[in-house]
Amino acid sequence: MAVEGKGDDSPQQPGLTRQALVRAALRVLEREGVGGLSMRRLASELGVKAPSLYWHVRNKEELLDLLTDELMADAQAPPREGDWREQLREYCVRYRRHLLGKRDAAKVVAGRLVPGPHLLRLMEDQLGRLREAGFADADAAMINYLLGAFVQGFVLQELGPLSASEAMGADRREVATAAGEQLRRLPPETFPHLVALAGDLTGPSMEARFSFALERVLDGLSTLLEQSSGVREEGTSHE
Amino acid sequence: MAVEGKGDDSPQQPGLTRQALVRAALRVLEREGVGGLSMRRLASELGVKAPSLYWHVRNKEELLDLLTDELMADAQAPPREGDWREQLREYCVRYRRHLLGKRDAAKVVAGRLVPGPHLLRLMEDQLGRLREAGFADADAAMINYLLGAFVQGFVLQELGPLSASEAMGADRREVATAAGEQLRRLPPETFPHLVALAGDLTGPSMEARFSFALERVLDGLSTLLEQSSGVREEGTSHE
DNA sequence: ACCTGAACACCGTTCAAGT
DNA sequence: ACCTGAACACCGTTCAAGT
Repeated sequence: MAVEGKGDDSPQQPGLTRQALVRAALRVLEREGVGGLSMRRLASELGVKAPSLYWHVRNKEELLDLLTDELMADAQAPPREGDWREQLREYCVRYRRHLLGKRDAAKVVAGRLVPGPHLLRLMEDQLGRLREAGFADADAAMINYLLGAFVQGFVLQELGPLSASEAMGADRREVATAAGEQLRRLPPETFPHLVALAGDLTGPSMEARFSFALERVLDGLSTLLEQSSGVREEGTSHE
Repeated sequence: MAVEGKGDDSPQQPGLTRQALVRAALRVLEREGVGGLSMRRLASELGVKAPSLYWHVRNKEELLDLLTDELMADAQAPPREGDWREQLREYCVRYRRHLLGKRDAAKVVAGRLVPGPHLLRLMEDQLGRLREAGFADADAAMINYLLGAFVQGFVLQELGPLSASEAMGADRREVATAAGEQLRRLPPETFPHLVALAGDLTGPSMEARFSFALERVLDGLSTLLEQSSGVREEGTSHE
C-alpha cells in the first residue's frame, strides 16, 4: 500500500515532512496573507492539529525562516546579456517583481537574514557577475548585501497602504492626489517646499520611485568601479 | 479642583487624550518591544480597560500610525555645515541612529507612510537643502523618498537576528564567524564565489555595511547633480 | 462624552497522554 | 516516532450597559 517510496533514508513516510509543511505555509500565505498565516490554520491546511507542527519545527520563527527561503525557490536570475549594469538592474527589477508577485512576501522576508539554499544559489550567481565586472571581492560582498536590503526595503514600503487613509476604500491614485491636496493646503510660510513640491512628492508611481532609486544606486556603483580600477591602473600596486 | 486648565477648546479634561495614549504607547514599546505592545497592555499602562481605547482611536493600526509620527518627535536635522553631500550623509547617519536608539522603532515605522507633523517638519527641511544644492524639484522629491526608504529598510534588516541561529544565545560576532565557517564548508565546485568571499560576506559590521551603502547612494546623487547641471549649462533651455 | 463587563473569535506554545 | 486533548496565557474588537 505504501506506493511512493522516496528511496532515501526515511523508511516509513511520516505523513508530515518539513517540505510539506513549508509548501502548505506558502499556500496559506497566498490565500490568507501574512495576518492569516497562523500555526493553527497551517495545521488545518495539513489536516492535523496545531501542536503536531511543533514536532517538525521549533516554533513559528523557524517556520518563517524556512518559508523565507521557499519564497526564493522560483526566483530567476536574469540572462547574462548586456553589461554588468544592465544585469544588476535586471536583477533588482526581477527581485522586486518576484516579491510583489507573491502575496505579502516582502513582509515575511523583510528583517530576515536566512542563508537558505535558494538564496545561496542566487548569491553565488550574483557574486560571480560582480567579480567578473571588476569589483573587488570586499565590494562585491557589500554590493550583494546592499542590493538585497535595498529591494526588500523598497517593496516593503510599497506593500503598506500609501497613507493612513488606507487600503480599505479608495485606490492609490485617489489617495495620492488627496495627499497632494493636503500638502498644498499647508501654511506656505512654514512649509514652503512641501507646498511647492506637493505634486512632485505625491505624483510619482511606485514604479517610478523604484527605478529612480535604482538608477541612483547603479550610478553609485559605476563611480566605485571607476575609482577602484583607476587606482589599480595608476596606483602604487605591488604588481 | 480642576487645576490644570489647558486653555484650549476642551472644557473638562477627559482623563485620556490621544496624546496621552500615544505617549503611553511609546513607553510600552520601549519597555516591552513591539511584540509586547498590545491594546490590553497599553490600556493597563493608562489604568484603564482595553475597550476604552477604541473611543479615542479607531483601531490598533491607527494607534501605530500615531506612534510612528511620535517616534519622529525628537529626531534632529543635522547642522547646516559642509556641502550638500556632507549634510545628506549626516541626515542618514542620524536617522539610522535615531531609529536604532528607540527599541523596535524600525519595526513600527517600516511599511508605514504617515505624513504626521513631525515627519513633515523634517521633510520640509530636507527638501529645502536639496533644492539649495541644485537638485530639480522632481528629483528632490524622489531623493527625499529614496533616503527614507533606504535608511528604514536598512535598519529593519539590522534589527532582526543576523541569522537563523538567533538572538537567543551567541552575540553577533560569534554568529557572523559561524556563518563564515558555514559558507567556507560549501562545495567549492558549485559555490566557488561564496566559498572565496565567505569572509567578505560575513565579516563586515552593520556599521560598515550601512556606510558603504550610503556612500554609494551619495555617489549616485552626485552623478545626477552633475548631469542635470551639465544639461542646464550646455542644454537647449529656453532661458 | 467617556468608560467597563462580558463576550467572540482567535493567537503561540507546552505537555502529558495516546498510538 | 509522530500526533492529539486539554490547557495556559494571551490577542483585537464589538457592543450593550453603565455614569
